[in-house]
Amino acid sequence: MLLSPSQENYLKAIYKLQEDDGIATNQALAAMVEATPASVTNMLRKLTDTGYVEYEAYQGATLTSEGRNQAVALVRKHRLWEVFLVDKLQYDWDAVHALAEELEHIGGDELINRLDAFLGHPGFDPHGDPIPNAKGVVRARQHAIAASEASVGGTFVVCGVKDSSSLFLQHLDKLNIALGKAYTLKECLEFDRSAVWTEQGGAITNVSNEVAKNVLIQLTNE
Amino acid sequence: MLLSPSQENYLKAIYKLQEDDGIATNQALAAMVEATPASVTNMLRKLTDTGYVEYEAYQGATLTSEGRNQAVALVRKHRLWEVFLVDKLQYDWDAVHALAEELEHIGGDELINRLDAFLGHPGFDPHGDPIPNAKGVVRARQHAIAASEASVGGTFVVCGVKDSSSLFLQHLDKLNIALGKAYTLKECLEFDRSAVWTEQGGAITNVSNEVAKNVLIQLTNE
DNA sequence: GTTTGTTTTTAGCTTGGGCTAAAAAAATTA
DNA sequence: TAATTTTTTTAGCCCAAGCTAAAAACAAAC
Repeated sequence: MLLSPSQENYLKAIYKLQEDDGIATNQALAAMVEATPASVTNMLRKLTDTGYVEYEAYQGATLTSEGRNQAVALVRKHRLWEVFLVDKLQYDWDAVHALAEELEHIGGDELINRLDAFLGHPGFDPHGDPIPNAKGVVRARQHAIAASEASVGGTFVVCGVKDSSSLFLQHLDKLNIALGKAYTLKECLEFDRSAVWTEQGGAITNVSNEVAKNVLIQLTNE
Repeated sequence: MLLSPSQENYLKAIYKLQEDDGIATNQALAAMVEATPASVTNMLRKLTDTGYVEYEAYQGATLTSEGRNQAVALVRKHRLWEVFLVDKLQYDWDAVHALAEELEHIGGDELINRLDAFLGHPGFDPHGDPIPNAKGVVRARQHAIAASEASVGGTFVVCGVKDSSSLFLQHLDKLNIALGKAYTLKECLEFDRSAVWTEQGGAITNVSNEVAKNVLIQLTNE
């Protein structure tokens, strides 16, 4: 069975909602694929008939294993294209999402596996999200937590973002925060829960709680 | 005005037919875009309304200058993606057409110009066809002729193909004929107009007239 | 200069993926 | 529990791009 780009987008959306919220409601899906709830009901019916989705009226949607395979393959394609755009075509990390969204619908396994090899089998995309391998295995990020969970005095490395909207990423650029950078959490201000991070070199960055909640880090020993 | 993939395919088809035959008839278009003549009439109307095509009933279609710009941009995208697939992803030259056909509809000038730079601004695609530059200028191949036009004793370099179907390209592979290779035309057999080509090293290739007609060459002095 | 054959167009239908507005079901609050 | 609000579904519509079958225009042949 062959899926249209639109159908693929629905599968991806259900997958993400299942991962994040455990459940994919009609309304949340509608927001994610930018359609009306009525259109979503329509499409869920179709995807149920073709065996990618399990769905009963009013109960929300779940992917079948075939649906999940498709969704993971799409995530893989999306993230590999993002790596290509940033590493090879020198795009900024905040500018690749929309293009990858288009590219992910092109071609099949052959193309994406060749791209994977060309890129050197990267493990993570430019936002730090893990790239599923050719068999669809997603190796979860090891002990990543939100930066807002760190404790004063702790040291950590930035390894990802929760929000990968262009707005947020550009904000991180302005703060000079990037993947792989190491910081110490110097203090956390009671008043607005904002934090003070310092780099090895001594540079100081003031980070609002809103930002810290959306930055993923790995704690380091010392 | 934004064009759908389908509309882009029509523009490209009209462009090719105009180049090759001077005129784009309804029937020829139908064959090229793989639709019925009725569907073509439909679409020509739409493209006329949006200003990409000039068309009067029964008279065939011509591109407006805007239509031509779009078509050339598509050819540029197509050929650059072919270079990418062959040079970077190691695809064989007979396997890239369909993928490039999909990729050419993605993104805009920004993407394709970055791809162009990444590939080192190639002048020709894997089949020897010239790649229009960012301004839409197509630099025609210099004095290329069909191999069937060469005269006995002449030397030449293979620089392109007329037929870039997978079938023909695989046949050339089997004959060990590739772009850039140099030959001398040793003789031309009266009986079936087949030719005997020799390489520097002395290797001999027997080339049918059917093949020679579809191979483009540049004559060399000596 | 009719007749015959080919090409193009018209008319009307289909399918995918949207939409709105109203009805029905579920969830929440009083 | 009853009333209200929210969510989802149904019903019916739209548009793009295709299709078939029949009509019209053009081209060719007698």
